[in-house]
Amino acid sequence: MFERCLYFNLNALTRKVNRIWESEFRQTGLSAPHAYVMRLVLSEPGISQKHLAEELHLDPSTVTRFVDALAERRLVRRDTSHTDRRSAAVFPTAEGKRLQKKLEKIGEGLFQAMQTRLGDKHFQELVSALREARSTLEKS
Amino acid sequence: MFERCLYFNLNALTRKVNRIWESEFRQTGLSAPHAYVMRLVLSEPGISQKHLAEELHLDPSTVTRFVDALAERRLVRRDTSHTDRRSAAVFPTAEGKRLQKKLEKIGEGLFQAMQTRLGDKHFQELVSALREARSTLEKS
DNA sequence: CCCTTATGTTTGTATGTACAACCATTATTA
DNA sequence: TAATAATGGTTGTACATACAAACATAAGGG
Repeated sequence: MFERCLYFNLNALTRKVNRIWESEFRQTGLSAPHAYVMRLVLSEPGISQKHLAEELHLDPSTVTRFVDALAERRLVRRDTSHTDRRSAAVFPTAEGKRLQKKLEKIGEGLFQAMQTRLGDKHFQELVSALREARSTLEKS
Repeated sequence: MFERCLYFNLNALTRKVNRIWESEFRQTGLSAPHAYVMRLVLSEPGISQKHLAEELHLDPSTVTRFVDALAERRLVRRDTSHTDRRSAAVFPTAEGKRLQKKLEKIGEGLFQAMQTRLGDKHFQELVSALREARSTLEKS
């Protein structure tokens, strides 16, 4: 009934893709969203939560909670920025750094698995279309 | 950092689209997911929850809860099917039926708004790509 | 330098959704 | 037909996520 519906098709695919991602990242002990925060912290140690929220398109309160969870597990630590004491700088711990290789490998594996399963061209066009749609909806 | 990532782009766009849908359907007093269940019940009175779950690609337990919520608001009622007493048949109430026009109008409005904003061709290709990706991932 | 406003973070709370375990009923098979 | 398996639904629980309100600090204007 909703074959032509953007909302329906987006959500249905997202749930399915999320299950795949979830199951791959489970071997790191992290959920997929936590893994993505971790990857970003690893790639930019000292990043602020505001910046994390912007890059990930998440609400700042959500980022607070994700960072809380990672800090709880001693994978990151928070430091108040010395240039602006409102701002939290998030750093990977040594234990966090030890995850980096595995996280990137899983990410790369998923990228290639999707490329293969969906077909190189389809895959790339889908991702571009998603990015473009978001950027269009962000304007206006 | 995740520009080429299916998971990231899918989730980011979904959150954005969901906010748009949410805000449009709010005038009916229903969340977008509840509105979609309602639309399906209206289009197929007596539909079973199993069938609802299948069509919407939702877990049966999720459907239980959505139908609970709609029943609470007297928009639908549950009847045990007479051919299989395990199965629940879901019917719109009179009050539920009164929502139909508005629901369809909002759905149609969103369809056209998206078509316009994203461009006719882009829109159609995106929706097709989403549907095809899901169907590909469902096999294998 | 105070007062107001802006900004980054956190907390309270609410919703969507899944999974696993369970219950009730129906179907199957020994 | 009694025992077992399959099926539809529900409940317990957990997580992702948002929004609004609060809080702390910083910036700017009198």
